[in-house]
Amino acid sequence: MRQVRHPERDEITFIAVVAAFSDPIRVGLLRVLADGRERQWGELRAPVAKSTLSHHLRVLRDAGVTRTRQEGTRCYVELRREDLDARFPGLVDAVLHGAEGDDVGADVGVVDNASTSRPAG
Amino acid sequence: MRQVRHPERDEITFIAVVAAFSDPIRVGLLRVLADGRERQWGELRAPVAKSTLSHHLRVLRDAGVTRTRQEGTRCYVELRREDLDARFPGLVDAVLHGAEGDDVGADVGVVDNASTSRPAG
DNA sequence: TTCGTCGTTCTACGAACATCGAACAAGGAG
DNA sequence: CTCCTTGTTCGATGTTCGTAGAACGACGAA
Repeated sequence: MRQVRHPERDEITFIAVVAAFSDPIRVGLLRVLADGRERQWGELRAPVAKSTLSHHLRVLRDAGVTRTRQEGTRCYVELRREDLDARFPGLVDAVLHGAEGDDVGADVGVVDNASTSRPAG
Repeated sequence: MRQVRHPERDEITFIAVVAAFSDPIRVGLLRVLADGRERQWGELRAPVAKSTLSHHLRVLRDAGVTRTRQEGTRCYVELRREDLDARFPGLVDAVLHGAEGDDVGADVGVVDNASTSRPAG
């Protein structure tokens, strides 16, 4: 939890973003978040331990790819699509397309249980 | 020298390409090759030892980013632009744009000495 | 043949990374 | 308060990566 630091838009570096996209798990997370919806940590499913998932989410956050918001004990994560598109036009789209074609990060997803998601709020 | 293996277009994987682009030196090489011209190894300038440069060129080749051709004792490298664009539309463009904005790999270049280049041949 | 040029490969090493389990911290429920 | 849930952090481990130097191999020139 604690204080999380997000880089400003101008502080987002190309290399950090690309490096963040060079891991299948993180690309999978990107794909999950690509619809623009905010996701809760517990909603995410990936074939790694929770500490590892936390690590990947941190890498994405530190790179400026995602934004993390805390609400009580839960934390929500969303894609910083606008910042990324402004900084590196077309990059996220190209990555999403490429990842989709290769089915990268297919083992990452969200719980399909509707009741687990926030009930319309 | 020896036999060098290039992945077929279909064998090029997204993760390998993105991983190849996560290093400043390799991005610099990409930028140098982005004009579509074939470059000779000795033409390239990068702030690393030649064995390291060879390593980076190998990573790019193995990822399917570049194609290497040998002619006598010299070897020429060029970007596999068509294959990459076919496989991952917009990715190379986005990377080039992003890298340019961040000035990634600016310390990589080619010799500016015209006489060192092949004399019109 | 001998020598020099060009690029690869081998070997090594430190740094960074992905991974996990366990401990920890913060908040909510009882 | 205590207990449970949620997510972070720490410590450890094995792997990969970037880097360099040295040896090697292929070719061209003399």
